[in-house]
Amino acid sequence: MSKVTLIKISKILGISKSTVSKALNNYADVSPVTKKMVLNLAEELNYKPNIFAQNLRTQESKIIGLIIPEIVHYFFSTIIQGVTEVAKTYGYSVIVLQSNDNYKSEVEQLAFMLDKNVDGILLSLADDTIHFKHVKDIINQGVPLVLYDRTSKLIDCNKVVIDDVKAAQMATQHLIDIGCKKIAIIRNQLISQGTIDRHKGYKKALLENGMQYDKSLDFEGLDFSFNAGKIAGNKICERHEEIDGVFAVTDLMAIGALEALKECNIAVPDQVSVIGFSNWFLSQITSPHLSTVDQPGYEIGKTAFNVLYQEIQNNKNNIKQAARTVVIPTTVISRASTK
Amino acid sequence: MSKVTLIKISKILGISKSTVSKALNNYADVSPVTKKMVLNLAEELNYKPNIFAQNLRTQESKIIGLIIPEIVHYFFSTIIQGVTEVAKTYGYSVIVLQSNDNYKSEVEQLAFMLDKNVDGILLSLADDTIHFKHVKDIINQGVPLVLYDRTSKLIDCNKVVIDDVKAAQMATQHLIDIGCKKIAIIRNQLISQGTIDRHKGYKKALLENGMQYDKSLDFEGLDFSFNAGKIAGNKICERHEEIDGVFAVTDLMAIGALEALKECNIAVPDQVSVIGFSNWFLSQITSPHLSTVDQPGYEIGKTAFNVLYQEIQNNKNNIKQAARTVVIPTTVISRASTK
DNA sequence: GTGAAAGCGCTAACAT
DNA sequence: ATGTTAGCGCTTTCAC
Repeated sequence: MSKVTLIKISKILGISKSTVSKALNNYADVSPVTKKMVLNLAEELNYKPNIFAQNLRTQESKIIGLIIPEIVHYFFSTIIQGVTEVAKTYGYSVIVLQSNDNYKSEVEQLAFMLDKNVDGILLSLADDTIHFKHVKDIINQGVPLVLYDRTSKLIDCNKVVIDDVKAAQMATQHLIDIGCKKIAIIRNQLISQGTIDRHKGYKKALLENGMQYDKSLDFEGLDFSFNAGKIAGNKICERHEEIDGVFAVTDLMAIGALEALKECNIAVPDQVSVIGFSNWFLSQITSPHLSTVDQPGYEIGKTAFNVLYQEIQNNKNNIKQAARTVVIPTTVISRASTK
Repeated sequence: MSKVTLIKISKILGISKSTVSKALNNYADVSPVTKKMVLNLAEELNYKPNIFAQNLRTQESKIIGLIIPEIVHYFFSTIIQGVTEVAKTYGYSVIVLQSNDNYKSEVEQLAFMLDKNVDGILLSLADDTIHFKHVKDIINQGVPLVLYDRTSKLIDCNKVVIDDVKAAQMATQHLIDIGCKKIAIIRNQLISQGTIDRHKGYKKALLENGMQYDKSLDFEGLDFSFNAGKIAGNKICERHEEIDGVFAVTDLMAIGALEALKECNIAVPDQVSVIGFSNWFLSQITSPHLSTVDQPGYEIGKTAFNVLYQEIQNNKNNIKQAARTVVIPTTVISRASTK
């Protein structure tokens, strides 16, 4: 099974290896006859170009790096899927690394990828990343980089995001539309931009509908876990006679609230309507099924790759383009927990 | 920002590039003085070897391919995490591709990876893969390959698995230990080896405890979804006076059954105990929390990489070793749904 | 339309 | 202990 190389083909055919290379790579200055000859033999011998040699020659790896806060996570795994699927259609493969939502780890993973000579990077910032020198350095080095989902205004580059304010506003509007008069919000602390924006969207919806923002309806948990949602849910139980709607900033919190309400024998949605955020797989199997906002990870991943791919091409051709931010639309999914 | 290469360092230092290379790669035949000199300058100039050149020279990519039936899947994503984490500690990166549990796609993804010159492959067979020529060809080609989770006796290679029979037996035994006398099984059709084995384990536990296998307690669904579990659960409701234990071959089915029982106002675990299989994240947030069998994906992934790494080393050193199968232990997780 | 030749940056066998 | 040299297999400029 000796390797089939350009030289081998050229020797068999009695022509030079450069002509073979040109024939294989669709160069214009090769006679149709030679071209056909080469293509046929290559096919017959099952010639595969040696990627290592190609990489060295072109200084391209056809690999991109994807840094994700958590791999074991419904939303993020749909992003991984979206990215890898489109990437493959362009002949790119994807190296996935997890930052664990940790700045130090993010820096380390980025360095690892650069050492691997990836052609570009897709990055969702770790929660605790507040300095951006490491990212800016990479951009200044000329490595194509696109931020997705968790981005920062302080970094000037291409981005792919959703509009959290609008999405949360729509979720709250949905509760208003079905007749809720007193709507609570369950959220984690106002630290991450996502939570801040969803909180804004909630308030915006209230105001635009002539409703007051009431601090006593604003339930803050320690994180966005099931338990935090349940704790908030229990507080809501105590005031269930006023509260008739709940918007939770994550599905997990919403499900925690759902459980608390169930344990207090408060009927959802008859007494209280509940809507979550993200459309995790989970939300389809709660009882009642959870209304939520679809956060389309697959689409985000696909688009992020496409934007990065464009940037890689521009880079190769020395085209400079201003950074743009692509906003992926979200939709409210109405299920049995709201009515 | 001109690239720092071996030549550059060698010129600055007035020595040959091979000496520089040797110093950098810890060869024995370099004087300590030269070595220190080289190392210092390399550090200072922030020298990074050009991976493309290294790859071409060594014909190694330091990349492995991971083929997984589904990316958006709790269990499988823990495997991805396990693999990528250990791989990185060895300087390897991981390309993840999804087979969609589809034979044709599996063949295609494998081809893509081989074209990318991965150093080894981790493969979990698609459900509908019944011919193994594509896998055997790769093995015969000398490419290190390890099967994990979904394997086949017809392929002679290293494997990393769990013991489904034993795991299911332990789950059933758990129900018996807590006093269940009539234990139903909820499962999908006996097609995939996993289901077949879990079914076996269920029966084995019954027999070893002097209990009869009763066909009427054997509920077969069309797949292993939430809905299939719910349908089976509804049938169990009709016979809840006899049945006091349920073993579902997946957590999703168990959760479906849980919901059916709840809707029929049958108390879990007081009237019926329910145990699932896999220990998905889900199982921690059902009410009541679901007892289950922990299927340690992270461990499986870690071990699969280690076995593959060993195989890659052996391959390099022309060491032949007989194929082995590593069995990762599973444990019963007792939660509120059984008592 | 074809071919010769240079060279991407590295490693390793061999010579000194 | 150090240096020389020969590639790894490919792409691409330049000459013919």
